[in-house]
Amino acid sequence: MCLKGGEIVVYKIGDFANLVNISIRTLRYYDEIGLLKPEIVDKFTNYRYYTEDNVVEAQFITLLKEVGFTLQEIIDYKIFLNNYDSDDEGTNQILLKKQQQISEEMEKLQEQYDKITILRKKFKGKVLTLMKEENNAK
Amino acid sequence: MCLKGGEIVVYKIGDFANLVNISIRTLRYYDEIGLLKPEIVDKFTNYRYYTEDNVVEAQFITLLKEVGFTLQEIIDYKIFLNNYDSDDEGTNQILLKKQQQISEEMEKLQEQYDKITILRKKFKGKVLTLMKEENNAK
DNA sequence: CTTGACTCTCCAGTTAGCTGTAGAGTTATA
DNA sequence: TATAACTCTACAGCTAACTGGAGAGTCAAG
Repeated sequence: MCLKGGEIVVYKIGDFANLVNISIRTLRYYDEIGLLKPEIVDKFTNYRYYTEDNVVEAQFITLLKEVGFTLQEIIDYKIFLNNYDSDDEGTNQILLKKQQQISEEMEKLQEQYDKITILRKKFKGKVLTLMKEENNAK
Repeated sequence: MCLKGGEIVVYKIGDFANLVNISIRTLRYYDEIGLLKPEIVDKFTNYRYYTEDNVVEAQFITLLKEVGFTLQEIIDYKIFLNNYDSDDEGTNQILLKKQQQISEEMEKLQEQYDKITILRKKFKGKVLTLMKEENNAK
């Protein structure tokens, strides 16, 4: 299940994948794009060894994904956290901005919903035919 | 600007593109996927000639796109319209279903929004550090 | 009839977030 | 030590809705 290298506990990619519920393939992808890099990589075999810190990181990533951050945003956010450790205000700004984006997205959806309601009322007859008549009337 | 072929008025792709506000490139793409096919195609030159009916069709497509239908859905919908002309109930069902989808999407966004609100309250200190502590406490 | 603007096809690339697979190397257990 | 299970890299492909560009052919105005 896991190995002890001196004091620390490490997971090979398969075990780590089960632990954090992210597929092996995706973990390799996250490594590739720099989102989640295993703390230890065997320089001879290139085997990835994940630590407990990596577990925390993975949970953090999952959380941010769930609330709507893109992978690129998460990468940027993590860089931000590393450079401005404990900057609550910066973190708050980032979260507020994301909420703003979500609000805008919801407004767009609401508009679509309303337009469809109008459509449903408007077109009781044949849709295309009606549109043609409107068009010819111009 | 436009040609008269017997009685009907036709537009070459560039003029049509301006008229319906869809790029030439996109029009060729729509032709390719079967979403919007020019009524007349010169079989020797392969030039596309669009008619007034195509104008109506393009406006219809634009409308459906604006309210959130995917191109594939629009293609399906058009096939539906052709086969069940004047089937108001079918049309109504399709529109209701799309509204249902939009509602679900909005609910998801609302959940994300709420989760971020909780996050903002919860993490007044260092996010990663806090998560690590939580993790270690298990 | 020339010339510039227009159009054609075909192939490839873009974004986001993965997923599939071949072929080769490694590890753990019996 | 044999072998099954695991891992590696590298390349390709997927969805959606386009977009870019090369190279060749066509149309319309002067």
